[in-house]
Amino acid sequence: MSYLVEKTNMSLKQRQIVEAAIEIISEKGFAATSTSEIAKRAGVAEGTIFRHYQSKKDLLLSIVGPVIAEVFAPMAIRDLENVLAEEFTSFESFIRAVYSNRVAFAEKHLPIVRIILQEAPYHPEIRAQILQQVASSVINKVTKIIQHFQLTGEVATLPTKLVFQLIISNLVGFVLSSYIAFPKLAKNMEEDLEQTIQFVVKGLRP
Amino acid sequence: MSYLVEKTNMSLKQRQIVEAAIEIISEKGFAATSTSEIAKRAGVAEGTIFRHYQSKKDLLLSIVGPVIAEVFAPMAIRDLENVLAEEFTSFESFIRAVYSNRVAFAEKHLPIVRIILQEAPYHPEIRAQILQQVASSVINKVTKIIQHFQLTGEVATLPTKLVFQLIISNLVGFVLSSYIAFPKLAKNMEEDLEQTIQFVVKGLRP
DNA sequence: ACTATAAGTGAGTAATCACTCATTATGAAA
DNA sequence: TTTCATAATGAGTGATTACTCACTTATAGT
Repeated sequence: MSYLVEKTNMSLKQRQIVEAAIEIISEKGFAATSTSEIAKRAGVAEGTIFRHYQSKKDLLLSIVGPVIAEVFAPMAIRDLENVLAEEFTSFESFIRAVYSNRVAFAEKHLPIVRIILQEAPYHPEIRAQILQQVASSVINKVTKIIQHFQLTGEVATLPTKLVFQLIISNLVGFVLSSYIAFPKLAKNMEEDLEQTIQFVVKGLRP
Repeated sequence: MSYLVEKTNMSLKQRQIVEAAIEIISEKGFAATSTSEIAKRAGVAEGTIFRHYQSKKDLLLSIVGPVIAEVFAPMAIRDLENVLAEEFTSFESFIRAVYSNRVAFAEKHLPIVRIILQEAPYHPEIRAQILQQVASSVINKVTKIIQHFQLTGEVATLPTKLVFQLIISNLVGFVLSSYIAFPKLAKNMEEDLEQTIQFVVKGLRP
């Protein structure tokens, strides 16, 4: 929630700067976006941007950082192993919970998700933030969950890394094609999501 | 093959320009790459670039165009429907053929594939070229193939568009994570590819 | 050897870039 | 009302941008 906290701590002008920056950067890319254009759309003098952010890149990182943290937040909840037995009675219900939850999140923060996907290859700081989140909170939890469902016989005994890769790949693939690549073609998204979930579950069965 | 033909028709300096451009753009992105840097790495005067290309964007499109055409080439072969019965005895062999073929192609043209994936969102001309290729040669063929294997009972009767999306999503996901996102982590790629193929085939079964 | 066409050059262009800074406006505490 | 810190401004900075053009060099047909 640090994301919202930060936003409410911002002055009006600063919020306008951030919103304008998100809009333009998600449309044209970071390198092709000028600070003068951001200032113009925000209705603010260009110097105001540099009152709040040391550099253009600093503005980008401050936009992208909180969302990166929040993307992986659901995996960071404590005692997920215990929650497991109670909440997720099957691998399918686990995948369904993760997918619908993260799809909803991506939909809510679509422009910033776009920026993260586009800019990560060019900014080591962004990649480092992602890797840190994954390493610190996701890997252990997800590894345990996957191994749990491998023991119950619901998931094939593939390498954990590959199972993880397939789950993420199909999640990102769904978001990308439904919301970003062909947003207008996506009519019945709940149905597509449900069938994608069943595809993943079926494909991972032993 | 127009790609190679074009390359051999190029003068030495022009080839150097193209190679330098591919290197730098795939590393830093198109917008962050300057023509002066391209010229410097190519060992060429900056004006020489504009002898051969009307604009910086024209250079990008001339690099990206032939590869876009070639990516979808295997789907454009004539009478693929007839080849079907003879060559692809099962859906699995079809997927395996497509996947290993296109993964090898992506590996060969990795920097340009990277550029295409990164720049497509920002350049309508690139998207238009892709859509034209897909519309003109891929959709009909693949639709027929999918429907064929739905009749044989090897593929679930999901909407064709979704089946297509899942096949492409996992192919791109594999290439992305194996070659681009975590290239050094990818040790046993043939095995991962094989298991990805079986995941897709299994997941698409009725 | 002469000529014509194309390839290559690099200094020069106006425009734009991210960023600075002296100055002014604002708003709340005293 | 005075004081003071912070917010905001916008003209100005040198550097860099994509691109041009007058000129030189190389290639090739006659």
